[in-house]
Amino acid sequence: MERRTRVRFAPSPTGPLHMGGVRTALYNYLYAKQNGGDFIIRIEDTDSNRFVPGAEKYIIEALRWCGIIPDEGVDENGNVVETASEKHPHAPYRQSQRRSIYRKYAEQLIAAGYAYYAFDSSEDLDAIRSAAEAKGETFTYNQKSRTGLKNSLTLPAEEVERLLAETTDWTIRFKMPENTVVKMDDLIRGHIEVNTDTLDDKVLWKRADELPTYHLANIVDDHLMEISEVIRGEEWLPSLPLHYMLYKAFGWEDTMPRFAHLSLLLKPVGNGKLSKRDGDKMGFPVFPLQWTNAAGETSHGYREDGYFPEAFVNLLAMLGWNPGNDQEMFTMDELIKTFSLERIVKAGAKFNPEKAKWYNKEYLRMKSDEELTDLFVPILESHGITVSGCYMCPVTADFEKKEFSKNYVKNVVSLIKERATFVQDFWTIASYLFISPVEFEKYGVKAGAAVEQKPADPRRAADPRAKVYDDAATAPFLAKDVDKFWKEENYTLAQKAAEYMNSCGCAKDKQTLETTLEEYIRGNEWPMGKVMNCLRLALTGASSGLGIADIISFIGTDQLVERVAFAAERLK
RNA sequence: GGUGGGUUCGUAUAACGGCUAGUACUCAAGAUUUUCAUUCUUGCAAUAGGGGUUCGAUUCCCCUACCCACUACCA
Repeated sequence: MERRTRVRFAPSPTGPLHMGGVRTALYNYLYAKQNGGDFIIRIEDTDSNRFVPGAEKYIIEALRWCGIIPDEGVDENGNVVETASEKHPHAPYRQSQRRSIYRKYAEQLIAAGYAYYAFDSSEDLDAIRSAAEAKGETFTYNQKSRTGLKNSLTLPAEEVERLLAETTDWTIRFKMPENTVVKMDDLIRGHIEVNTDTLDDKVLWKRADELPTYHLANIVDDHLMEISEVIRGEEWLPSLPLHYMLYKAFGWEDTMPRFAHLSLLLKPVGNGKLSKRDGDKMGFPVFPLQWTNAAGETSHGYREDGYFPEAFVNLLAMLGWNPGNDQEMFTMDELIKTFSLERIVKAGAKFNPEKAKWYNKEYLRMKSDEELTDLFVPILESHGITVSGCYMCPVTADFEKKEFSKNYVKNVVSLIKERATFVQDFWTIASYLFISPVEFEKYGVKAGAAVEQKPADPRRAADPRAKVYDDAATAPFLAKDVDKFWKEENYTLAQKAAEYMNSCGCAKDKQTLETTLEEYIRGNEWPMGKVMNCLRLALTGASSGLGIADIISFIGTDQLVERVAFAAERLK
């Protein structure tokens, strides 16, 4: 009989979910959905020392933002299920609330000779470890060393009984068999063999907090929850032999899940896995959602930084997996259809923040103008702009009162969306379609504002053009570009042109404005580029930006005249 | 140190023994434009090294190098 596909994502609530963790959850989810199975969340909080308040909620909210909705373990309100029901038969899904389950399984292993009691205190073991280290050796609690340590294999039965009853810091350890080759199969990595002599006697259960360690809890829960495939990070590969041995010891080999170990996400430059530091240093988030730790330090989140969840999911899916063809854009449904474990790449993937931005840009372009407008309105409001009306209402713009109709905003969005990567870019790109510029490039952007040139190709790190100017005043290209055209002989012409446009009585659509303005300037045999650039500087405050006719069609010729006059006065 | 995993342009990847090693991002150049951006065209750029096996190796095997993970009463 075909086994029902049941996979789980089992995070431990020790902090915010890393984007690599999100990817693991995503792959689990895709696999479950593709096979018509269940995606289960289980909270692995067996280490009370590392528990972080809020982490569990964060993880669930992050997955939800990505559109990864669990079938089991978490209810509709995003709470981890604590009592069993038809939909959540294996509750509780928090391991700390399952402690009564694990001990009997640990005892079962002892009874069958697969495990034993160990009475060495952590201090004793620490001492032995440092002593070994001093001699340049590494201590491992294994087949060889256990004969000389305090445990139920070396101590007389009465002494074991006494210690069990009287002390509380003992553990149960797995009795790793000697010289046995464990033959394993990984869905991604293929066949792997390991000799048990290289393995140690892992702690399975801790009397001190009456909780199992990961290894025991994981195997027991995966078995009880009828997990069919375990898709997890590569860091677990070294403990796969132990897990195989545990399934065997319990006699659960028939229903043992199949395993797939995912490679890690690596930092963009240099070596090592992606960390919070890399994000801070290079200015990209490593967490799906913003996170503030106990010390009050806040880390960026993809959501807060303006990424669309679809873009985030898409870019994550493509990090270490590919469909085998050139398709790069995938909806969640397409991913569910196309995903396969066979096409997962074995090597670790370096994260590329540039590509992440590219994805968001692509998704932004695919959004409707209305959808983007709705996202832009709150940003406008935060700048003191009032947006009123509906998408059926007429287009209106009042620069005095800073009141604009929804359709005006929509038209702006439609014009500028190709230039943006994030919705919040809209304001930077087109603030002058809502308010008059008061700063002009000639005097530099505000001191301290970073003027960053195009990111340089890493191969050309020595390229002097890659320099980043942190003081706009010292960025020569800006002032120079402006000085080139902002001269009295030019801007007086611009003023005349503006006045002409205001009085010509021509239609105010973009096309008419453009031809009228061009014909006027050409007719007078004025230098087209210089006059246009003067107009742009006056209208936008910058030497680059939208087309002049576009801008005028939005702000109107009254604003045109006003702004040119203001600039001529300010920049005299 | 030990064990396991990995290695194709700067990055993500394609090519499951067979065309000139393909695509995307980045970068560069050109075209378009009143500027910037967009768009279009073009370009730069890789099989870690060495041995095998084979008519033929990016692909299979071995060695070396490098990278990663694990080596906790953490997950």
